[in-house]
Amino acid sequence: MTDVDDTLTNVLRRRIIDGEFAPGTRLSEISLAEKLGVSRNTLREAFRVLSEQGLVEHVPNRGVSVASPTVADVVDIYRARRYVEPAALAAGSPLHPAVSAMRAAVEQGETSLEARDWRTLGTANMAFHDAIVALADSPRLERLFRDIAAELRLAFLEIDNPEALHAPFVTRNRALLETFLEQGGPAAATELQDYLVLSERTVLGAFTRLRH
Amino acid sequence: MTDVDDTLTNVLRRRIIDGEFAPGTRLSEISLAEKLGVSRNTLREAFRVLSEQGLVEHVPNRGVSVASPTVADVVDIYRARRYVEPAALAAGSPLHPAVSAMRAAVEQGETSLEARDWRTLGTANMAFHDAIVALADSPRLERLFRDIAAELRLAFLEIDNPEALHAPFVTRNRALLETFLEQGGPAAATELQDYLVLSERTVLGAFTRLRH
DNA sequence: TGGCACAAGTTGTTCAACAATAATAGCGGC
DNA sequence: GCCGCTATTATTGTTGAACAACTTGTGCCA
Repeated sequence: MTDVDDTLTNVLRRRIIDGEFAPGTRLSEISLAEKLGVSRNTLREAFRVLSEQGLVEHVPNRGVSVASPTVADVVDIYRARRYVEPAALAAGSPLHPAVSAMRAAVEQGETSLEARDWRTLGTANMAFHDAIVALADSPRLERLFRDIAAELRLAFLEIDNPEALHAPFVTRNRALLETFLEQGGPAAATELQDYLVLSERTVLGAFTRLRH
Repeated sequence: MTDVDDTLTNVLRRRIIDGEFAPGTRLSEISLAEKLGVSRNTLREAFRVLSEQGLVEHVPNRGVSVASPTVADVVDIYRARRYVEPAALAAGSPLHPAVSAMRAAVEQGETSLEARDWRTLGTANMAFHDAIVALADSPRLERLFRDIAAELRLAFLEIDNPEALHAPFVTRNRALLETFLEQGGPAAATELQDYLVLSERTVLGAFTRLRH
C-alpha cells in the first residue's frame, strides 16, 4: 500500500498528484533540477516516463508542463473505466485477495468521511476502484488504470469542491461491495455501470462549471 | 498509416518490432549509441519510454534488454484483448470511419496471404484489430492496444512458423467484418470472443512447444 | 573445489558546453 | 498609439567527458 519507491520518477509523480504543481504549470528543467538536487539529464529521463504515463505534457522545444485534463480527457477516462471496471467486477471472484483491499478501502473511506478529510477520502475511493481492477489479475489492465487514475486526480485538483466530488460515493462503495458479495459479480457490474455514469456526470458538471 | 515519426524512440521501436534485435538481447548503451550515432544520454531517454511501453525491460544497474514475453505475458495480453476488443466491436457503429480501415486490413491480409508474405500478413492482421479498437474512439484504449500489440509481435518473433500463426485468421477476419456489417456489433462481439480464444490457443501452443 | 579479492566492464549520474528553437524586448515606420 | 520586423534572451535538445556505484568474470589461495 505505502509506496516508498524513491526513484525520481515516483517522487515527481507523488508531488504532482498531491497538487504541489498545479495542472498546466510549466516545469522548467533548470530550476526544477536545481530544486530537486538532480541533474538536468536525470530529470529529463523522469519526464519521459511521466509523459508516457500522461501525467505531464511534453511539447518539443517548449518543455513539459503538468497535464491539465480537458473535458474530452475526462470523457475518455470514464469511457475506459466503463470498459474495464464492470467487466473485472463481473468476472471477479468473492474469494479473490483484492476483495479485502476493497473492504479496507470502503472502511477507510467511511473513516475519512467522518473526519471530513477529503484528500484521504479521494485516495480511499481511488483505492476501491483500483482493487476492483485488481480482481482481473491483469498487470496490463492495472497499469492502464493506474495511469488513468492519476490523470483523473489531476482533474480533481482543479475542482475546488472535493466534498461534493467524493463524499456521495462512500455509501455507494459500501453498497457495491455488498452487492458483489451477496448477489455476485454480474449484479454488481450493472450497479457499477450506473455508478460510473453518475460519477462522470458529477465530475463533468463541476468541471464545465469551472471552465464556465 | 505510414509512421514516419523519426524520433529516436520510434526508430528503435520499429527496429525492435521488425526483429532486428531478438527478444532478450541485451542493448548495450555504449555500442548501441555509437551504432545509432546518438549520445548515451539521448539513447537512455528513449529507453525510458520504450520501457514504459513494455517493449524493453530495464533492470537497475544491469541495463535494458529487448522484452521477451513469457507465457504469463501472452495470457495477460489476451486477457486484456478480450476485455477491450469485443466490447469495442459490440458498441461500434458500422458507419464509423475505422470500418474502412478494417476493410482495408482484411484486403491487405488476403493479398499478403496469396503472396505468402507472412510479415506483411502479420502487420495486416494487427491493423485489423487496431481498427476494431479504434471503433471505441478512445485514445487511452488505443494506446493500451498499441503497447499490447507491440509486445505480442515480440512473442510472434520467437515463433518461427509465421504461416500457422497468421494465415488461419485471414478468412476469419473477413467473416468477422461481414458479421459486423450484416448482423451488427453484438453478434460480431461474440464471434470475436471465440476468435480470440482460438488465437490465444494458437499462440500459446506454438509458444510452449518452443520453450519445450 | 570453494571462497575471496581483484580487475574489467557497464550503468547511473553529473557537469559543462553548444546548437536549435521559442519567447521577449526594443525599435523604426506608419 | 500601434503594427511589424529584428535583435536579444531564455529554454530546450544534444553531445562528450568524467567519475562513482554496481555486476560480472578471473585468477589466486587455501
